[in-house]
Amino acid sequence: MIEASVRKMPMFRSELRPAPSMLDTRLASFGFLSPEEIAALKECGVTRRTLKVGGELVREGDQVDTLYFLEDGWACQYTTTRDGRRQISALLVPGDVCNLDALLFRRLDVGVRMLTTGTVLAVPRDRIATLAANWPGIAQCFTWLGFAENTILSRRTLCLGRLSARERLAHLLCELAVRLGYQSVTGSITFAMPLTQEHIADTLGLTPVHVNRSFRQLRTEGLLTSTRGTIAICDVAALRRAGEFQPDYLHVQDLRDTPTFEIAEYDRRAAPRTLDRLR
Amino acid sequence: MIEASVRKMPMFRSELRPAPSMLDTRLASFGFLSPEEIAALKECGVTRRTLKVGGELVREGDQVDTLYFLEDGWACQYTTTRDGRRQISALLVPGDVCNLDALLFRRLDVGVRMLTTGTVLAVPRDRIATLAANWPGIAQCFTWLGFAENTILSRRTLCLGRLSARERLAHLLCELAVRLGYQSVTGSITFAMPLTQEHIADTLGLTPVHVNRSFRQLRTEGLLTSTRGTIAICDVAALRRAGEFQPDYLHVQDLRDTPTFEIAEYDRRAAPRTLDRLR
DNA sequence: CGCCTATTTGATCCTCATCAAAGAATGTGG
DNA sequence: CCACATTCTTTGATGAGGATCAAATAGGCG
Repeated sequence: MIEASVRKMPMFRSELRPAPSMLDTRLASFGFLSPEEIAALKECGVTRRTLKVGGELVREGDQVDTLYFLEDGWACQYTTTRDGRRQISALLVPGDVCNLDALLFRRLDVGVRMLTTGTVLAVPRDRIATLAANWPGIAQCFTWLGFAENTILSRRTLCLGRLSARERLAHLLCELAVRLGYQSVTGSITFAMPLTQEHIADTLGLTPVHVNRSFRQLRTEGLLTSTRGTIAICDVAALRRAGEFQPDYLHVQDLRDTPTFEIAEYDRRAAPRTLDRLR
Repeated sequence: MIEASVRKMPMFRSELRPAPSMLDTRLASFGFLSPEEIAALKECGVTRRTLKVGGELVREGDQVDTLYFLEDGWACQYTTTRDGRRQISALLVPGDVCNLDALLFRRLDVGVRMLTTGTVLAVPRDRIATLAANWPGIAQCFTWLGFAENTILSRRTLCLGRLSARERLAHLLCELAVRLGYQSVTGSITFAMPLTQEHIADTLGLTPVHVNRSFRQLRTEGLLTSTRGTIAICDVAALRRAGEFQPDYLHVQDLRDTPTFEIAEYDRRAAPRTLDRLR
C-alpha cells in the first residue's frame, strides 16, 4: 500500500547515469531551460551527499558557499528563537533547492536540515554563477525559483496569521499535493508524506497535540485518511475549500505563458561591484 | 534638517532637479547598478500615478502587466479569505517595488493597495524585461529584490508562527526601522509610521485591540514611545531582544554605503513633493 | 521481545479574540 | 473658526481556540 504510493511519487530512479530525477523534471517543466542548459547543469560537477534524518546542511547563521539541490528525501528551512521555539519556514521536497538564497547572500539566517534520510547534490555557488552567466535560461530559472518561494511564503503568512488550525492543516496538505505533482488531479489523491506531526506543527505554528486534533477533525469530516507516512485526500475540492487554497497555486499554468521573457545573465564582469556578492 | 540629511545621500546631487528619491537611493545602495543602468531605468518612460488612501493598484487575482515602484507613501500586499479575514503579507515603503512578482507571473494572487496617499511609478513589465536583457545589473537587481523579500517573509513566518503578540510587534518595529534606513543606528530611533493599529494587526495576525494592548505593554516597559503617526524606539537593542530580531536583517551590511537619512514627520495631506525620480 | 519514537486522548490554563463603548484626533461643511 | 461626523485609539468584560501538562496506546526497529 505504502509501496504503491511511494512508487507513485516521482522520485529519483537511478540507472547508470542520472536518469531524469525529480530535479530534472522540475527544471525542465519550467520551460526556461533549453536541453543544452539542462545538460550544462548536470555536467557542472556536483558532489552527492547522503544524509540521515536530522542531518544538517546549513546551520542557522552560517556562511554558505554551496547550493544544495534536494535529490531525494525531504528537508526544511527553519529558525529557532533563543528559548528554543522552532518555526519551519520552508518544507523542501525532491527537486527543490535547499538554500537558494545562498546564491546572493553569503550568510543564511535560516538553518537547513533533513527531515528524512535523503541525498543532496552540492554545487559550489560560483560554479552556478558561472553557469548562469553563460546560460540565460539558467539565471532565469533560479530567479523564477526564488519568486516561486516567495509565492509560497506569502501564502503561508495568510495561513499563520489568519487561518484556524484546521484550515492551516488543510492548506498545507493541498500545497504539498500540488508541489508533489498532483496539481491537476481532482477527486482523491494519495501520497507519501514523511513528516511527523511535530514537523507539521513547527510549520504551521501549532503544537503537535493540536495538529493531531486537527487531523482527527479533518478525518471525521471525511476529508482525508491518514496512516503513518501516507496521506489520502478524499475530496480535493472540499479540502481546498476548507483550507482557503487557491487552485492555481504557484502559477504552474502560467509557466508556459511566459516563455519569451528574458532576464539577462548574471555577469560579474559587466557589473564589477557585484563581485563579492556572487562569489 | 531634512535638507542636511538628504544631502548626505551619495548619488545624484543635482541642483535644480529635486534630491534623489528613496527609490534612487535604494537602487543605488544595492551596488548592483552602474550609473548607466540607473540612467537607463530613469529614462525608460514611466507613468506617475497619485493615489489616495486605500487606492487599489492590483486586485487580488488580477492579471497584471505593470510594475509599480512606490515613490511616496506606504502600501501593502494583502490576501483576504472568503469570509473577509485579511492578512497583509508585505508592507511596502518608499523605494519598494509593489508587485515584483508581476515580473514573472501574469497573475498576482495578492492584492496591492495604498495605506496612505502616495505616488507610484508605473512601468510596463515588458519594458523592464527589455531593460533587464540589456543591462545585467538591472536583472540582477530585481533578482536581489526578490530574494530580499524572501528573507523578510521567512522571518515573518517566525513572527506569525512562534512569537507572542508583544514579540511580534517589537519585531515589526525593528524591521521597519531597518527598512527605513536606520539599520546602523543604536540607542534611540524616531520615525514616521503612518500605519494604523488595524494595519499592524493585519500584518501580525492579531486583532487591533490586541495590538493596542501590546503597544501599551512595550510602552510601559519603556521600550518605546508612540504618538499618532510616529514611533520612537527608546532602546533599540532592548527592543530587538524583545522581538527576536536579527540585527543583520536583510544582509544590509553586505551592501556598501548605505546612507543614513532621516524620514521627516509623516504628512498625510501634502506628502512633500520632494522628487522627480525615475524619468 | 523490549526500547524508542510517534500518535492519540484527557484535563486544565492562558493568550488572544470578541463584544461593547468611551475618549482622542482628524477631517468636513457651514 | 466652530460643530459635527468619522476614523482611530484606548479600556473593560467575557469567551474561545489553542497551549500545556500528563499519560496511555501504537508502531517501528534492533
